[in-house]
Amino acid sequence: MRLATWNVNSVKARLPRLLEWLAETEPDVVGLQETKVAAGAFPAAEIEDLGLGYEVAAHGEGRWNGVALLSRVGLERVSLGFAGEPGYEGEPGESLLLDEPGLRRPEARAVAADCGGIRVWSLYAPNGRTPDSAHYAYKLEWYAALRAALAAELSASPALVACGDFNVAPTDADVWDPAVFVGSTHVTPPERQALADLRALGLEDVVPVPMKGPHPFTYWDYRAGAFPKDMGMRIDLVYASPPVAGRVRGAYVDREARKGHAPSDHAPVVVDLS
DNA sequence: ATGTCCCAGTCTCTGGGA
Repeated sequence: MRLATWNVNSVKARLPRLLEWLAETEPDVVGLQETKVAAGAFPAAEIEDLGLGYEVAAHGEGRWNGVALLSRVGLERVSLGFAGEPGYEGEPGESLLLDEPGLRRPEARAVAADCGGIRVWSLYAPNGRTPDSAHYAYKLEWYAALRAALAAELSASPALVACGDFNVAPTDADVWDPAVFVGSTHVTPPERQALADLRALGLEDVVPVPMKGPHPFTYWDYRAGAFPKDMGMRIDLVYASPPVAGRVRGAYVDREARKGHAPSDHAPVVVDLS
């Protein structure tokens, strides 16, 4: 079985690249993030029409966020979001278009389903913006709720994969220059502790092999020629429970998908299981 | 080089988010 996770940065803008990549790579299960499309407008028909056998589950709200699962090994017990998932309350005075403060509904950041005997989660963690922002506090709250939800799921579904854009680099080796990130999100001790708390549930970080160079980075900013200079980060992760981690036969970052015309700023992570 | 890309709305530009 081949699993993959990919932050596509708009599934509509990326559709030609996504269809091409699916046909070339033939993953059995794919978690997508930052689809940036309402669930009803997700291009499910285009993916199904590839003839590769994909079923689609999409969770989206429109302009921001959005996650999806594609599977050709079954797609059962689909769940959108998770119990206790917080919504973003905003900074004091920040204009938000949704409900009143205190009634904020969760954003589209999680979708899960049973795929070929594995409980698969596609996750898009909040960015956090800056460590002193309300968005950073929201990020940590979201992680705490996610940990509780995954703990509950693991007792019922011991074969589980939580993959996606975690918006945290687990170690200093996972950013191109730790000095540049001092004082920034994605590397702070509380964010890294949030990942450690997930691993403490028994989840294993399936570290992929880079296609080129020493670093298995998965994200490179569009700006400043970051990709050709390999100024990247490893923030797209695959966390696997022991029954799945024991089946891992290989994992790689598909940096070819970051090249060429109109790429996402993230590369897919591909994991092969026995 | 703060050097890019994507989205919706204010709609052939702008502002927000990443």
